[in-house]
Amino acid sequence: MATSLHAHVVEHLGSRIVNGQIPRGSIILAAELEAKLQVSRSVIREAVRVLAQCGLVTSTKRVGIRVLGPEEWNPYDTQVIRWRLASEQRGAQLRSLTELRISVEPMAAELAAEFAPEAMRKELLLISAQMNHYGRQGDLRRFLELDIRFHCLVLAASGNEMFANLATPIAAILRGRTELGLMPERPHEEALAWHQSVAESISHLDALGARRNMESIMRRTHNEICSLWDGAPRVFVDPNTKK
Amino acid sequence: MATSLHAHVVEHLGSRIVNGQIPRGSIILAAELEAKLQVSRSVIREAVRVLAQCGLVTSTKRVGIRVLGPEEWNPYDTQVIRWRLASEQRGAQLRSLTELRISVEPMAAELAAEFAPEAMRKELLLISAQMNHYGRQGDLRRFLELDIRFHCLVLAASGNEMFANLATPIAAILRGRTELGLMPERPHEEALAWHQSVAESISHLDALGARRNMESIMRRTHNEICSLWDGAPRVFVDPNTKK
DNA sequence: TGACACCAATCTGTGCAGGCATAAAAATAA
DNA sequence: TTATTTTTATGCCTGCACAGATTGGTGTCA
Repeated sequence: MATSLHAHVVEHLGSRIVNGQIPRGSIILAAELEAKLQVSRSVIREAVRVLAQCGLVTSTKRVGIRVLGPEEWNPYDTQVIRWRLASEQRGAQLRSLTELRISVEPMAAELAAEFAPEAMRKELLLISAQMNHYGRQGDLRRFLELDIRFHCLVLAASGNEMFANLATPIAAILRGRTELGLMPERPHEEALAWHQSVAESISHLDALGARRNMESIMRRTHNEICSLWDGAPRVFVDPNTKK
Repeated sequence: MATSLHAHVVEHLGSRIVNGQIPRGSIILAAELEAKLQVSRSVIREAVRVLAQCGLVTSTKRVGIRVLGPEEWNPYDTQVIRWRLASEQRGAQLRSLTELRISVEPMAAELAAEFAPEAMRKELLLISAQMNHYGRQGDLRRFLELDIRFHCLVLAASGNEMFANLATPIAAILRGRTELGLMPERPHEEALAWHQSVAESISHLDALGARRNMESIMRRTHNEICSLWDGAPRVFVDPNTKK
């Protein structure tokens, strides 16, 4: 048993709700769970509290534990993202995250050029140099890890904690992209050059240049992976009716 | 007692941790809480689970409940945002959210122009017309509510659930701005025109126009409220050392 | 003497079982 | 329809046993 009991219950219920095995509107009784999962009430209750925090369920007296629909799920919760990536909503989740990346990273580069501490600027230069090296060599494994470090570092160097916090899901996207074989055999020269230009612009406090070059990276990234989700339907929730 | 017991404990501890009354690294014992807050273990434990989910604490055997630092807090959790807005980090929180808005809303407008359902396009036109009306009249209360509906609807019309989910904190920003008297007596003509242009561009499926006009709104918005946080220090967390 | 590995005591969260209180849905009566 | 009672599942409390991490002591060896 790797982790705690209640974490298992969270995982069990959360993954099933997100992938649709337990549809929206279902009513679960704590007593049923107690019997089915062979755990005590306290474990169930703590798990339900956590799931309620992610917006997956609500628990009300006399009715039980009601499963909520996707509009209520917290799309920034790391567990919810993980579960969605492992479900049929994988495409929609990748699209949302990528669109968010495309929006945020150019701004992050701009802010990094303005505010990043010296050490981070230097590290970005170093990483981009290594990306050039291993990229030209065709060492995709090393390149991937450097790519992840690069983008996460730009996000952190923006000094915006909301940006920095996107590091984990963005790393997941980048890993997924190479695992799925969506990367070319060796990175394009342009892409290498853009990464280096971003690092140099940030080093030279050139906010506009940093933004422009990051935008170029984002455009190419988008083109490379948007095929993953052409099927996935978009979800429109009218904010008036929601609450 | 308005809400549930454990929600009170979450509120009590969460607000105190975020505003610094309980500093990073503090060790809290469940038994102490039980005595101090006069609630039972089960309540404490469920509250701690929720707080752990937000990244405010970790709970380990033999040591107790350890309070974590701001790098660990989930900056997208609505409660964390609320607590931060009510604390001395208010400026930093406003800045983060505004930078995120500036990044996201132009893209949201672009996507809305491409994908929004007809009903939402029409409603945007309606709202922008009403904004013109009440704006010119100087009815700031009505204007504020329309402004909120407008921006939240654009986010929803993007069909990106991560964008749509930013509605609540963005509404909080907009409300805060007028409550603090940062709005001019009556909205600028330019701002009214830009909102209308966004709505029209989206109606005409003009993605680029929607983006450009929304960018104009964002630029002005930023200039109007960036004075709120010139003091607040940026936080840079090296992603390598974090974990 | 001092460094290091090993073991036992202790402390605190984790999980279990069962009890009563309470709120809200459903059934019943007016 | 409206008001009242009944039903029932969660909310909350408590006592107990267990697991695992820290701490300190013990013994061995250099």
